Amino acid sequence: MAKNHTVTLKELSKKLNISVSTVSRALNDHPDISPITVDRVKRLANELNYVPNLFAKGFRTKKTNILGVIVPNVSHIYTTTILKGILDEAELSGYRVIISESKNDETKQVEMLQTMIQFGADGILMSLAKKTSSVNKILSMLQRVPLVLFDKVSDKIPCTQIVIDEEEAAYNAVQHLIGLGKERIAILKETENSYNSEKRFAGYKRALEANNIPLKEKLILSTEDISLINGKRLTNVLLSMKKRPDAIFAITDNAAIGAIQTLNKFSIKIPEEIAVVGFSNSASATIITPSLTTVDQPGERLGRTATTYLIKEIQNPIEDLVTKTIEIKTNLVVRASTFKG
Amino acid sequence: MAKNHTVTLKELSKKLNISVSTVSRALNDHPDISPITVDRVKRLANELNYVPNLFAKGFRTKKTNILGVIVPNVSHIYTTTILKGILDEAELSGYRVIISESKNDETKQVEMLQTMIQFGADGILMSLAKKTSSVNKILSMLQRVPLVLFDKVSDKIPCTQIVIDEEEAAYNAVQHLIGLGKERIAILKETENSYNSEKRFAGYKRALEANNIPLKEKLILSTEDISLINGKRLTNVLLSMKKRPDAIFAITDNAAIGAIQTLNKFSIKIPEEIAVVGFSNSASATIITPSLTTVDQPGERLGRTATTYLIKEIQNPIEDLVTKTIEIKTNLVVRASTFKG
DNA sequence: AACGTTCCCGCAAACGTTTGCATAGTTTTT
DNA sequence: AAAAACTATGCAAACGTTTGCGGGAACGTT
Repeated sequence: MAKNHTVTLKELSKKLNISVSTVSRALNDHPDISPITVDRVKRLANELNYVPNLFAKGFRTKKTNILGVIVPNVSHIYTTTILKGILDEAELSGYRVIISESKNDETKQVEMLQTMIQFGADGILMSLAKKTSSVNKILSMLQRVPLVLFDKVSDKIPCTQIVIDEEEAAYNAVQHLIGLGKERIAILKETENSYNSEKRFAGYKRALEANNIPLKEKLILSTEDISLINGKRLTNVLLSMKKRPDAIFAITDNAAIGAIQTLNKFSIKIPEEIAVVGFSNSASATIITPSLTTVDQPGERLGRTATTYLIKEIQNPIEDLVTKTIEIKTNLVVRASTFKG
Repeated sequence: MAKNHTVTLKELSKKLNISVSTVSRALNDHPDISPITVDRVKRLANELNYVPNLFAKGFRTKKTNILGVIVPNVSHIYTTTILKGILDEAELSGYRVIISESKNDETKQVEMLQTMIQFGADGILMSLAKKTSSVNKILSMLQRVPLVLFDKVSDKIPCTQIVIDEEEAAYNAVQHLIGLGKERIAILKETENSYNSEKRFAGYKRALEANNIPLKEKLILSTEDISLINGKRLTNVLLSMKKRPDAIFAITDNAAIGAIQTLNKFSIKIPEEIAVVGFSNSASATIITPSLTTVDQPGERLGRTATTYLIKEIQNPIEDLVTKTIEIKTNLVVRASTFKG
C-alpha cells in the first residue's frame, strides 16, 4: 500500500528470470508458451496485483475497449432506460462506455462523433439528432469505425439500426381502441416527418384500413413539438369540432397527458366519451387520473441488442455496409384511460 | 479521404524540415519556440488535419482527460439532470466522461472505482450506493486519484463533497406550511439514516422548534423504502389516527404523490384539510391533481459545480485530504397542494 | 575582444506493451 | 546419423509523444 509504484511486465519478467515478451505472451494465452510458464507468470501476476497499462496497450494495438454513445438528451427518461441496457451489456463484454449529448444539434453531433473517433472509441452507438439532414460527414466517419444507430435512425445511413417496431405498436394501440367500439379516432402527431412519427402514423392508418374505417383528415392533428402543452392545445381543437372524436391516440405520453388534462377540465368522461392512449409508458402514465393506457417500449432491451450488434461488428468487421434494421416488439399496457374495470 | 493514414508529429517535422521535438513544443505553445516556427507548424498541422494520438499522449503523460462518474442508477430522473451538468461542464474543459452504475451495490461500486482508475481516469465523481458502510477500500483508492462526492455523500470519506442544502430546503418547506397556519405537520421519512433523510428531518425539526411547535412522535413516520406505495401506506396510517395531521411533508416526491392519491381516494380536501409538500420537483409533480408543492433541486448546477471542483483538484492536486462540503441552495416551488389560488 | 546571456532548436531516451524474427534445444523423419 | 520440423523462448523494433539536456548562434556587456 505504501509503495505507490505500478507493476509492469518488465518487473514480472525480472522476478521470474524470463523475458518481457514471454510474460506478455503468457498473459495473453499465446499458444507458443508452455503451460508451466503460463502458470508461473499468471500466478505471480496475480500475487503482485498486476494490472496492464491500458494506455500502452491501446497505444500499441489501437484498440481501446471503449464504446461511444451519442444521444440527443441524456435526461430524457426513455433514453436513460436505453442507456442502462447499453451500460449493462457493455460491461458484460468488458467494454467501457463514454456518453455525450448532441443536444439535437447537427453540428455538435458531428463534432462528438469526431472526438470520439479521435479518442479511439472502438465503435459508436448513436441516436440521431432531430432533423439530421446532411449525413455526408457521418458517412465519411462510417468507414473509420463501426456504427450502430438506435431509436432515432435514418435509412440514408447504411449500417445496422435497432428500433422499436413503431408501426406495429401503433397498429395494436389503435386496434385496441377499435376493439372498444371506437370509430372516430383522432391522432396527435408530429409535423416534422421524423422516423418515429411517420411509423406510428402508418400503424394508425393500417389499423383503420384493416377495419374499414375511413381516414378523416380532420382527425389528424400535427404539431411541431409534440409536448404536453401542445397536447392540450390540440385537444382543445378537437373539442371545438361539431362532431367530436370518441378516442385520441397521442404519439407521445406527454401529449396524451395534456389531452387527459383538458378532457378533465371540461369534465368529459374518460374513456366513455373519449378514450385516450399514449406512447412510451412513462412514469407519469400512472400518476395522471385516469391512468394512461400506453405503449411500453422496452428501452433496456433495445440498448442491450444495439450493444450486442455493435460489439459483434467490432470483433468481426463486416465488409459491405448496408442498412439492416432490427425491430423490437412492444406491448400495450392497458389502464383506466381506455378501460372501465 | 482515400489515403487512410494518420498524420503524426514525425510527418509534420519532415515536411517542415525541423525536429519532432520542436513540432511537439510548438503545438503545445512551449516558450522556447520562436513565434514564426510556431506559426508555420500550426498552419501545417491545421492544413494536414493533424490530430494528436491521445493514447500516445496519455501513455506518456499519464493524463487521459477522462472523468469517471459512478452513480447508483442512471435512469433516476434527478440523477440525469446532474449528469447533464457534468457532461456540459466537462466538455467545456476538454474532458470526456465515462459513466457507470453501481446499482446500489457496494462491491460493484468498488469494482467500478478500480477499473476506472486502472483505465486511467484523471478523477472520479461519485454518488454513493445506499448503505455504503465499509469505506476502507474507497479510502485506499483516494490516494491514487482525486475524488469528488455528490448527492449521496459520507463524511467518513475525506474529500470535497457537493450536496443540496437539504436541511435548509426542508426547513423552508416546513416553514411554508407553518406560514399557512398548519400546526400538526407529519413527516414521511426513511428508516435508514441516509444522509439526505437525516438532513431533511433535521430541517423539519428546526422549523418546528423555531415556531415553538412541539415535536410529536406520532407524526414522524419512517419506512425502509420511501416510494409511492409506501407513501400511500403511511398516509393510511395517518388517516387512521384520531387526531389527524393538517399537513404532510414527504421527503420524496414519490411518497408525496402516494399521499395525495390516498387523500384523493378519501376525498380529503387538499390543501384545506391536509396540505402536502414533496421534495425533488419531479416531472410528475405537475401531473398529479392537485399539482404538488415541492423543493426544486438544481441538479444540473450541482453537476456543474462538482465537476468544476474535481477539475480544479486534478489540475492542482491538494496535499491534505479533508472533508469539505459545498451546499447548493434550493427553492420551493409552490403549487396547488399547499396553496388555494 | 573576450565573456556571459538569452533564444531556439535538436538529440535521444523514456513510457509499457506487442510482435516479427531469430535461436537454442528437442523431437521426428528420412 | 544427418536432416527436417517443431517447441519454447529471447531480442529488438515499433507505436507517437514528451522532455531533460546540451549546444550553436546571436546579442549585449565589460
